[in-house]
Parts: sequence; structure tokens; C-alpha cells
Amino acid sequence: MDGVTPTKRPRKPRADSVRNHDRVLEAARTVFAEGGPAASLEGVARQAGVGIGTLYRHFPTRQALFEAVYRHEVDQLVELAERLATDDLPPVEALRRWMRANVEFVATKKGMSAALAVAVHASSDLTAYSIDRLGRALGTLLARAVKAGAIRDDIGAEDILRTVVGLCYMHDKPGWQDKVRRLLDVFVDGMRRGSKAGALPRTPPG
Amino acid sequence: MDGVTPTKRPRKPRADSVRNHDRVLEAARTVFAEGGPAASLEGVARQAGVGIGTLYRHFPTRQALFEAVYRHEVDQLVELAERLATDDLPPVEALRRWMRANVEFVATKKGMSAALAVAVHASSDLTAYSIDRLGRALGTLLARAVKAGAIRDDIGAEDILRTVVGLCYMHDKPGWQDKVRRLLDVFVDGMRRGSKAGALPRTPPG
DNA sequence: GGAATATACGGAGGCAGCCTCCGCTTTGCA
DNA sequence: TGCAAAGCGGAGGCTGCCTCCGTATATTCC
Repeated sequence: MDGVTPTKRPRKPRADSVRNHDRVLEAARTVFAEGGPAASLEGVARQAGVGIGTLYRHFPTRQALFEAVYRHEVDQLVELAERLATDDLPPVEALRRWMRANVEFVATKKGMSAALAVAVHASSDLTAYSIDRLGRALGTLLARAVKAGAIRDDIGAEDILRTVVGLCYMHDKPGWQDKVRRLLDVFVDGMRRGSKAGALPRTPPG
Repeated sequence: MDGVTPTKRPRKPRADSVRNHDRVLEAARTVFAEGGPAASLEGVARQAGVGIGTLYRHFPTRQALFEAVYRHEVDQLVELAERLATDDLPPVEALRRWMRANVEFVATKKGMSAALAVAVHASSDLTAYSIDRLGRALGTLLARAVKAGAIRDDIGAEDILRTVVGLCYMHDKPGWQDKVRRLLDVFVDGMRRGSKAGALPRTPPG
């Protein structure tokens, strides 16, 4: 408003605050993985060794806590995709491998899946964030395969992402990973150039 | 045990009991569709116009109520599949149509999807029941297409079911149905004879 | 039609989890 | 070392879960 607003440098965050934030996040991952999306938040606080008030200060809603956990997972997936993109494999193979690796990744967090399923439907912000990040990572692999003329160009990264995750959600018997990988192979074959499906509209931006 | 156990004919069920059972079921469908799987059961009772005690007598657990609603939906899907099997279309087309019709069906209950996602992971009994029923219905369509030599014979009805449902779960933006239908077309193309994917192990019985 | 009785109703009540609020403690900064 | 900003944590009000049992009502038998 007036000429010179005194720029108050904000304090650096308190050490205990940072520590508690991390503790709660870690505890939440464990508790949700075991107890599903309806697990007790007071249980999370207990597990983290903090008061319930502290939990709520850091994550004002259950949804916020979900999202924090989820985002962390997404970041790991992106990293994975980037690593895969630097290898030089035939483009379709690189693509197929990422999809398969993705399945394995989900496997290690299988307990979270119900929670994630709920999150997907509950928060479009969250899905937007993760689809954006993962979509970019996958997009690189996809573009190479398309450019090489190996697969059709009318299927977006988002389409593939949703397919992979959807298939993972639907399986949890022992051996499900193998089953999902093989179904993904069927899908990839359907994506090859020369397939007969009708045109798939490109995913609109945003 | 002894010679002639006096066969006490059981009373016919009370009219009010039957009425309340139906009311609760109906209310549950609505409430879960709107509020998701964690919606208040007392809310369901209120909506149904019965006491909470009555709700619990008919459906002793939240899970039981879920399942009752879910089974009703499954029955409708089976009926739909049977109707489709009697039409005489080219087998692959019949198959594709059922998968597409399925998407439409889910669409009308979209609100339930989070609840169903939870149910899928919560109760293997329930998934067993529905996969069995739907699998038989779809199996007929599938067998015809395989017999005609149009598609590979190593993909089970259960695989297809899970794929369809998994894709539906993952989409809820406006226009999602069209997107899912097109992704299913890609999948069907991958199933055609002459595709290059590795062998998919037949789904073991049970 | 009316009594007898099996059956169902429904809400009070104990318990657990949700979330807010605020007095007390700890930390960063000068 | 002193002090204010920042954070801590649990008491407390509220809602929902589920059980239990006194009351109400439908069915059956006469």
C-alpha cells in the first residue's frame, strides 16, 4: 500500500514442526496401507507419536493427508519413468517396459489401493496433478514410439496411464501382476499401427 | 433325530418387515451413490424412514448392505448380457457390444463407483459371486468369437470383465464413456487373432 | 372377530473417532 | 539471555457406530 512495505523476512520453520510433519506423513502411509482409506486419524497421530491437534495443523483434512501421501508416490513414479527414458531401447519396448514397471511399483503399495481409488474420485485436483506429472514422463516414451511409426498416434499418455492403473485396481489375487502385465501386452498390441479400431480422439489439454 | 419331527411350518414373513427391507435397500443405493462408501448408515435409516435398529437387523454390517446393493446391480448386468447373446451378430461384434453396453450401465450408477472400488477390495466373496455370474454370461459371447476363429483363445471372461470395470473406475470427466469405449476397442483389436503378445495363461477355475 | 404369541420396530446409550479451540511449551532471533 | 512468534497437544462438543430390550404389531388359531 504505502511506499516502502518493510519486508519482514519470515522465520525459518521450526525444527520440531518439520520433524512432526515428516513423522505424520510416514505414519499415515503405514496406517492407510494397512487399514484402508477409513483408518483412524487418531491412530495415525498415535503411531506418529504426536497429538491429534498437531496432525490437524499440518494436514487440515483427511483428504489433505491422503494427497500428501499420494503425491510422494507419484514423484517416485516420475523418477522411474525418467530413468527408463534415458535407456536406449526400441521405442515400443521402452513404452511397454514402463507400463510393466508401473505395475510392479503399484504392487509394493497394494494396501494403499483402496485409498487411492477413493482419492481418484474424491479430488480432481490431485488426479490433475498426478496425470500431469506422469503424463509428461510417459509422453516422452510415447512420442518416440509414434515418431518411429510403430504405433498409432491417436492415443494419449493419459489414456495409457488410466488403463494401467485401472487394471491394477482390479486385481489382487496372488499372481495378479503377471496377469496385468499380459493384459497390458494385449493392449499394446492393439495400439500397433494397422489395428482396426475407430479413431480415438486426442486427449484435450487441461 | 426321532421318527417324526413335528414339522412346524414357519410363519410367513411379516409384511412390514419385507417393506422395510426394500425401503432400506433403496435408500442405501441413493445414499451411497451420493455420499460414497463412508456415508452415514443413520442417514440411510433416516432416508428410509425406519429406525437405526431396523436397518441393522436387516443388514448386520455396512458390508452386508453394500453387498446387497451390489448384487442387485450384478443381476441386472447378467440379464443384459443374456439378452445380447440371443441376438445374432458377428461374434466379435456381439462381444464388443456387451463390453460397450457395460460401460453405459456403469455410467448410470457412477456415484457408486467409489463404493464399489472399496467393495472389490474388501470382500472376495462378493467379487467371486459377481465374477462368476457375469463371467458365465460373458463366457457365451466369448466362446462364440473364439470358435469362429476371430480372436485368440487365451483370454478369459474374467480378464475382460476386470479390464472393462477397471477402465470405468478410472474415468469420470464428462465424456468419459466415449473414451472408455474407444479404449476397449483398442483392447479388442489386441485380442484379434494374429496379435503378437505372449501367451496369456488361461484363468484357472475358482 | 378376538386372543395368543412370534416377530419386528426403534431409539436410548455406551463407545470411538472427527475436528476445534486455546492455554502452555518450545524455538528462533537479536 | 529475553521475548515474541510458532507450534504443541489434549479436553470437549459432536456425530456416527452398533447393541440391547421394552413396546408395538402382524399372523395364526380358535
